[in-house]
Amino acid sequence: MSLTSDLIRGHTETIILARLAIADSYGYEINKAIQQTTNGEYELKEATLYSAFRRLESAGMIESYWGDETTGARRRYYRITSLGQALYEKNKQDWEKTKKLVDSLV
Amino acid sequence: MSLTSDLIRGHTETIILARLAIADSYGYEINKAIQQTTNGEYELKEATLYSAFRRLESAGMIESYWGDETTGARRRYYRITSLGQALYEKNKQDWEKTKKLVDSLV
DNA sequence: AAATATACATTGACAGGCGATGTATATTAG
DNA sequence: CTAATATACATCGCCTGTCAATGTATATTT
Repeated sequence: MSLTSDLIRGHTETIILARLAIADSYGYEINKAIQQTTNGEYELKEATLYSAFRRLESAGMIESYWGDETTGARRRYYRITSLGQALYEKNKQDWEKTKKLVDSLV
Repeated sequence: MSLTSDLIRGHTETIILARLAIADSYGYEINKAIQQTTNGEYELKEATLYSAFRRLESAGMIESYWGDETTGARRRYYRITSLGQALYEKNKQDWEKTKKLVDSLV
């Protein structure tokens, strides 16, 4: 059980939504941003990241569109929906509750 | 993704170790204590609790012995080992790190 | 010309959580 | 006195999120 697995599990979607709440973005950029923010202490594995995108899009929390890059690899951009925004707020509240709950138990 | 699943996932063992760090105890009592501490907001599912006991005992983090009740259902008591104590301290540190990490990302 | 960075994507395995189910004893309510 | 509830432990099999491995394609750097 490493810090970067079970303890973060359940936050993947919220972390992604948090980035998209700031601005539309794409997988690679989101992951780089996470690495920078955490000084390299954390990163999403690609498989984890892209499967989270699938889940969130299927659930209507985000929408995607292809970027119009004329050079470099193509990018699939994601945009948060109003449903996604609501989920994000809910998840942040749940995180606050979780912190108190776990703090009281460990 | 409910508050009582993925967000707590990864804390099950630490929660159990926390109780055993106070005193030897058994499954049912540990779970009741958790419910009381959290005012009924959280409880371990039995399957989760007992499979965690198995894991922890296999890993040498806890040891078990049968209680000597002369009445009522039999109880299997658990005792934390020094290895388990060390893991508990480690997990608490990881939790502090996790809080900061997640707080910076969501 | 080779290595590295950017960028997306799928497959299959693994592990923890948990619903369902089963066993057994003791106490409480009607 | 008997049915319901509480105490107490245990296992099976499914579900879901994570992730290693692998693959595709383009651009830049060495």
